[in-house]
Amino acid sequence: MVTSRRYTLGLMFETLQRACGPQRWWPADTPTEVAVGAVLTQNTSWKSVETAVAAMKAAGLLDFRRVDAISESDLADVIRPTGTYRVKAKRLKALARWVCRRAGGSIERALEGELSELRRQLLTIRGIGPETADAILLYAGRHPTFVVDAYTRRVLRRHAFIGADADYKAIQARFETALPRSVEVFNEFHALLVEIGKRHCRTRARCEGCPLESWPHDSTAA
DNA sequence: GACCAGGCACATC
DNA sequence: GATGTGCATGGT
Repeated sequence: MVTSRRYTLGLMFETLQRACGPQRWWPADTPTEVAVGAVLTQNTSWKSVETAVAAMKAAGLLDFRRVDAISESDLADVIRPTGTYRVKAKRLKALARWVCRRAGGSIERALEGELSELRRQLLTIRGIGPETADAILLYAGRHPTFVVDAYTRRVLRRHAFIGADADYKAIQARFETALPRSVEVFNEFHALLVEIGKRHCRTRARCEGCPLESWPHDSTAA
């Protein structure tokens, strides 16, 4: 017999996990690379970010002390492929300044402490908004905070979990109250949402074959 | 050639 | 406090 199950975020997580398997995110080797990538990916495709991260690695710049020391325009030249490179050079240097002041250039040590206080501090850095702060805290600092990005928004909107006008805090609260406050769960769920978003949730046509294809859809969501 | 991509800050009302 | 706009390259 068929039993109806309630469509919850918990069920969505299980469904995506079963369908997609482990994602092993964030796609970076070190906490420094995570934090740099989090800034570079702002309003930019991940492929461009990979190019720029590789260029930074080649230039020995995956080190916040080096980022702190290099000139803004020289850094901008290195990260040019990500677009908005002058803006991002400024932002990376602001982050590097914070990491150097706080922990001598070690992002691991800079991210030690209490989550809400760290988040508050990160948000005071020019160029670090809620999403970038949460990505750094979760993926580089292993703090349990949920990252709300464009894909997260899109998938939740399409399946009528949120309205068109839901803001960052409200969406984040949905996840953080519905799920166990766990780094592993938040990490994996966000990664799965990005995967599903990329594969199936950009255009209406791509719903076919999506693990959530049979779920309720909001027909007004693009 | 338009449009979008894992945002954010700043100006203006 | 809500809304609009600049940032800028690379892929589709």
